[in-house]
Amino acid sequence: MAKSTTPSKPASARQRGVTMTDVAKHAGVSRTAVSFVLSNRENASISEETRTRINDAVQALGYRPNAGARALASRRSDWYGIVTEIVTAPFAVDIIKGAQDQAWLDRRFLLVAPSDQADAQGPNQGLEDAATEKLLEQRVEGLLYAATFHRGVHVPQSANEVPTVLINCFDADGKLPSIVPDERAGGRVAVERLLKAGHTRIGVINLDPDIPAAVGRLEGAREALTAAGLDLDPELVVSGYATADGGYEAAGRILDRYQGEHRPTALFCLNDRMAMGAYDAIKERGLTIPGDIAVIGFDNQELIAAYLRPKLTTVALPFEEMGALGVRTLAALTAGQPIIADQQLVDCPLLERSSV
Amino acid sequence: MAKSTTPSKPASARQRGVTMTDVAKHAGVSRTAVSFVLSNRENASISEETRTRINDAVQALGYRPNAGARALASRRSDWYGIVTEIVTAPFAVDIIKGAQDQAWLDRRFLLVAPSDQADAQGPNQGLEDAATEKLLEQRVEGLLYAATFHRGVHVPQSANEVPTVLINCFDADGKLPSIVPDERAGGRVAVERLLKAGHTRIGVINLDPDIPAAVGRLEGAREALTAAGLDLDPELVVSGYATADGGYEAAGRILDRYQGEHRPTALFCLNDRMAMGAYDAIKERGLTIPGDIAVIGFDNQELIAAYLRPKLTTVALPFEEMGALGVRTLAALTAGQPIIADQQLVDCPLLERSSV
DNA sequence: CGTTCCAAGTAACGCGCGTTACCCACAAGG
DNA sequence: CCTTGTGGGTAACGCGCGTTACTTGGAACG
Repeated sequence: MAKSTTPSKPASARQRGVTMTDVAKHAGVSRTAVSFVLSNRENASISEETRTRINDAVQALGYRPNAGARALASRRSDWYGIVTEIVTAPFAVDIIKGAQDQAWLDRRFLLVAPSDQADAQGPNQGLEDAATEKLLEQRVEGLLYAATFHRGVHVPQSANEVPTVLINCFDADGKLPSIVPDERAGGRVAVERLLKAGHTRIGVINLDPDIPAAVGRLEGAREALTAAGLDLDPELVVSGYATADGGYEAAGRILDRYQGEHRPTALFCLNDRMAMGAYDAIKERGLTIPGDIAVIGFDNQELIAAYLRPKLTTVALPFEEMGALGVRTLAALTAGQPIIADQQLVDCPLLERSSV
Repeated sequence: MAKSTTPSKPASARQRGVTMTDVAKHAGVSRTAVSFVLSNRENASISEETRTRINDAVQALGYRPNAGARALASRRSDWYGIVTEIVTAPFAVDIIKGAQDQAWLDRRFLLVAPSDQADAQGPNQGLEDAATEKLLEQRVEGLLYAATFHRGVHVPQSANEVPTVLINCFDADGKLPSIVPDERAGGRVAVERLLKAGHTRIGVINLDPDIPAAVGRLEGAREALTAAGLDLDPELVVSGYATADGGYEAAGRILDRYQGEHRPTALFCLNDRMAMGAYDAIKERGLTIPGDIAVIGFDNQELIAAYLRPKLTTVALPFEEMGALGVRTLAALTAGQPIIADQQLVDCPLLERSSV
């Protein structure tokens, strides 16, 4: 029986349209008084008695404030908008989760609008502008743009009308504040982990060398090696498609090229999907992980990293944290505070599992 | 230079607060006239000339309607709300995508609010009620509830105040319309595919036998076998945790139990993660896929299915379609149309890859 | 020339609420 | 007795827009 749930709410709540005036009438006061107690106005002089009378009336009638009307009158919506192709390509949903949670804590609402920037020639060309426009029609107080992978983007003009923060991407032609993962530190920490395990001959399965992720992670790897008095052997860096097949193929090349002691004892795969492929290449050659070859990944794609056998040690992209930080930054901006930094780097933590 | 983008939008657009009155003044007409042309009113008698004059004014001033005010005056928000733990556990984000896209087509907006029903003892207990409440404050015209996995749920009382549709879940104690995958047909189609490939001895890696997914899929499998004049050998059905490890272990058990001709030649894994584990178990025993053992999965978790080697043939859960159908159903309800059906089943299509 | 009718608009009210200015009774102070 | 607060409220305006009723100038009609 559903009868047992929240019996405190009376049936009258079901009839829509209980307004502040109704509450006022029921409590025998003016609408203004109701407004004052409901918005917890500081210097309002309302006696404790009528205050409770009003609250009782609210309960009795099942009054529910009308957010739209409130926004209209107060000229502030408590809404942020986020436009993102994540809805379309759900690789980095955790950004939304982080942002959503943070917004919720701040008693704000997040309007999610779809974008398709990823495929600029797709049928939804212009969807992004439309989405931004729609959000502005809702009078959002700030805008977030989130990308599925770290890259430069072009933000619609109209985004300038309201504070804007970029998440997991950066403004290719302007100076909007942005929040991106610290790829370099991530690459460093990954290689440091391998060094700590005693590996000195480390192969790198690289991504498309031009994207920010590849540049940063490789740079970090180089730093770690240099700090240990080693060099990054260009011979040991091979690129491939950012897929399992690409990783399989690239790992195969590097493993077949060397024998015995010359063979690298560890592979740094610049993303988890490639690590997944590398696993197969290693196993096919009768080698074990991490016994013969240690593997470390990047991205921490749960479905892969946590389910590979052995489970993959990898560096996590801080999606959730970036989302939350985005909202916090936006809150600061809309409150009129100065921008904290043009670009904020968020740490990529190492997740120890069993492949090193 | 950002200067090259959308030069059509004048700088004046940046000053907020261009209102309909401004447009009217600029066009030399009344505000009513502006309202009429902007809302494309049918029987409004506005001459073609003033109509264009008004449109020009809109362009010139960069007028943007205020959705909140419009909602207030027209008493319809064009918003649906969706509350879901998907934000928290992004397994089935495609539901949101499907719903979002459909809503966008209908020129409606989807407000996404988080839930945590999945872990009822979590710190966010009651979050769901709060989310619903918040959505109702926004005066959404309808509500969607979406779950990450097919199951029964309890919906907050207040959801009754407005048309409500459940996606990927069903009302455990009421009669709200719901949309769920046709697990049985999915199980059937999976086994039919194996039968078609000539397999008659089929092992089943089962989930927790109590959840709807397991019940339905197994039932479907049985149907397919019966239709082929075969029986579902209970010996060949083994359960395990719904993880890669669970699948590895269960598949190992089943493979080690039989030798030679008695060994099943195909495995129907009731989800892809278990299939992922089964792959390892099979390969470790020196068997090939699909040569020695064919494998078919369920769920179509892209990250797994598309990247396993060989790629996994599996049955897809129609998340996106369910989301879209949910919005369409909601649209029908809010338009006053009768409920199409208490529970709508959505097809689970077979995705052929290379493991059968 | 008076009436009718219609195209082309406009005045004015209300949506539900925040907010500012104001009011009033009463007590304290001089 | 008159002033001056002060606690406890209220009247009224405006937020930006949809909508209904009303107006007006001219053309058609008899």
